[in-house]
Amino acid sequence: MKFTTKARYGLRAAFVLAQNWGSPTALKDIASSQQLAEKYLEQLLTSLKKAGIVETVRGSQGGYSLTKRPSEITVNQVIIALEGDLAITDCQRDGVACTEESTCATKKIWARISNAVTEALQSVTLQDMLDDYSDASAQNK
Amino acid sequence: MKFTTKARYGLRAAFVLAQNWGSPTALKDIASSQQLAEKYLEQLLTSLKKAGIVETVRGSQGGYSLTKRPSEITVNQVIIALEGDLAITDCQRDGVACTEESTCATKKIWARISNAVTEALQSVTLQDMLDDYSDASAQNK
DNA sequence: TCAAATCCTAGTAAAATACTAGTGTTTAAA
DNA sequence: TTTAAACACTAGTATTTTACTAGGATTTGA
Repeated sequence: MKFTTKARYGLRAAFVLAQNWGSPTALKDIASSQQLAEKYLEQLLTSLKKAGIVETVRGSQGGYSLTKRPSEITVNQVIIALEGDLAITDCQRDGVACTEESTCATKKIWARISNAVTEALQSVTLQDMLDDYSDASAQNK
Repeated sequence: MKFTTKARYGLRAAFVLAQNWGSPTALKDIASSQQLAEKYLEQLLTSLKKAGIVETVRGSQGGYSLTKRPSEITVNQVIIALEGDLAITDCQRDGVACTEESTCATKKIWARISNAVTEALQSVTLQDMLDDYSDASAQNK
């Protein structure tokens, strides 16, 4: 089980926007600071925009910015926007009733895991990440 | 983020072995009770065997059985055997040092999530699943 | 006007996943 | 000792997902 590059790159992009909170950041600047392909990153940011996490200014001097303060955006929101909900089994996501008995025995487990992951993701905001980062930077001085 | 069918099918197979604890169960019986392709399931069971979770008896009247009591086998063990460790980011798995600053800012988050998932998986044994299942069955009576 | 930027749609290469196929080996039971 | 049931092992392959790439359209500040 792992997250895809969508989640990894997208979260890094969101982190950059959090760092630049207050003014829009151009795609190419995000891409170059993270060494990612612009066109791919663009699609990820589009997902974040659709989810209402990011807003854009078009045209010259435009760019991407967060719609809310970093403290109001959880990692969970970012990742769901990029990868969809993390329903772990089909049976859970579809809401389809299990006809198979022992499938149902495993169902509870998946729900338990799913909750644990969601809780972990919800407990961290972009602001927390900024704080972590500045602490770490300070230590290296 | 989701688990693959390997994890889902494999856990269901392990659950069946837990139900039949004490005597080996033939592949075809597991496959038919779970409606899975025999040849595919065979490969999953081979993974479980390599991990020491399952042992086999070859030849006529043979089959697969758990090497330990259901209470001694965690869901985590089963899933790791099937999908490998669930290190969530490459950077974590490879142990490669991050040269990119903001990557490191996200690193902590991934570790946190990874721990949450592992804890959730470790907290459930096959015996717990059996108990859940018999409780649920009792309720339907 | 024009250049810098996002927007939108489509295609595509690579990797992972989920199988299928076939043959070989072991062993209990007839 | 034959036979059939069962696991062991290797290889191939179809499907799906992922991770991009390509190219043009639209918007807008200077």
